[in-house]
Amino acid sequence: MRGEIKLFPFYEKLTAAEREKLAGSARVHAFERGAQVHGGDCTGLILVLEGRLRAYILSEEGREITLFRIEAGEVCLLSASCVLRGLSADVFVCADTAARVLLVPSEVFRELSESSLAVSAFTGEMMAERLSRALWVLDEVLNKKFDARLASLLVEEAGYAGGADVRLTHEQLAAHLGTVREAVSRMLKYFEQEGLVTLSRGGVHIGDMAALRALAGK
Amino acid sequence: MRGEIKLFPFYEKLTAAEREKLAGSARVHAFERGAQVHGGDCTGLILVLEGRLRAYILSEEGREITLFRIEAGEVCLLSASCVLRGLSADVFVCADTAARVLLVPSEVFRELSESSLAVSAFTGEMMAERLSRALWVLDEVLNKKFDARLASLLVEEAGYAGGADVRLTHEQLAAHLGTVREAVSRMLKYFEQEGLVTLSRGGVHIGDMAALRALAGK
DNA sequence: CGACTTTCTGTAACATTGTTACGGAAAGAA
DNA sequence: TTCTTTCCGTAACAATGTTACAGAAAGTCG
Repeated sequence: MRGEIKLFPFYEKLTAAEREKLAGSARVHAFERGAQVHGGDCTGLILVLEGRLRAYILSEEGREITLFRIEAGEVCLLSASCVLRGLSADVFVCADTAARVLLVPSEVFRELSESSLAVSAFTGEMMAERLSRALWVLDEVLNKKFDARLASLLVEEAGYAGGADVRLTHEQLAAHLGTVREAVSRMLKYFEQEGLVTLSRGGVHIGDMAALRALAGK
Repeated sequence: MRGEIKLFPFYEKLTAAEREKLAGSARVHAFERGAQVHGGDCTGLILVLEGRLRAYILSEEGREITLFRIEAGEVCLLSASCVLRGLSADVFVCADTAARVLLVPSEVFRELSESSLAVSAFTGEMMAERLSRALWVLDEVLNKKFDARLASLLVEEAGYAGGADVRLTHEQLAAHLGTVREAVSRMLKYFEQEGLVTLSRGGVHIGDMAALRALAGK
């Protein structure tokens, strides 16, 4: 774990004492695919070692929409957001695949950002990036047609899987997009009629990747 | 202007040299109601002295949605976002009312955030707050019915005006909400039939504030 | 003032997407 | 097998976006 701690982007700029504090408090956790990593409480600063996490917001009625993914080597500090005044959104994080993460308690992270300019700057940059992404999602939801968004998601997911198959149910696809299963089913049916995909229980096979990309719009 | 510079929340924690730098570069600008304050380029850090600004995103087709307002005494650093890597959203800012602002060039702001922990921490907190707000807007758009969102906006605008009259066209109301004029007209017509408001050219008079608040839902 | 222009609003028909409600098919469990 | 759960297909309806057009109010200029 000593080595893994160095993966934090700001590690090089910490003092020896700060490095000690970080090393002494960080803990490795493992999560199975689908497990809840963060929600509601102040989990702390998360560094993904292996696997992929997914951040999303959840409405009162249980509807989700995916905000962004967190890949290995990346950091999620929404889970430590209680450190910063004014962040009160209900962001949840779950394991998109089986994952191993390094977790720094929020208290330690707060102390670090109060003492280290590098940590503080890093926090600001990360917040800016997440804000940028949230605005991108908002723009997508408001201005893109649903077929483009679904096509985009299928291409993206197939990319993660490294092939042309997406192993997600209509329900799960809907959750990513902030909509309902029926709309996904309807649109997938159209896609199938157009020969873009073939459907099966629990998955979608992409037949015409180029056409889907075109539909996704850039 | 010397005094106005002290309005920056981090002013007290700056060194003498940093204060000098800030004072030497900040400039006061005045904007008429509706004027563009920021868009596209890297305007800098904005402190509102008088009046109110409005931040919004703009789609390619010209559709807007209001993200948040910036009141006197508050700061907008999206306009200085180029300072932070990774923020690439097209956020625009215009004068919601006639306004006077203090503008710090982004170069100076960047230098300050690299030297001052207080400025860096402030930036992070502000980013977190704006992110929180953006997620709130996203949640509203996805999960609230349109009548609730319109009612909420009317109540809010009436509050700004300090009465029961909202001097905005249907087109402008639509821009705030990220929708189209027709939807606003339709819904306002329903509201009028229900006796909640009375309509006139260029404005809406709220007849039953309590009912509107109830519709807005908390 | 009157004629013209612009802006704002009303309306309607239609397309898209969300809501509600079922029923059937596939996979897993007993 | 039989039962149960999960997943998918479909349909009718409601809500909202799109397109198109027309009239009313306000501004402009003669």
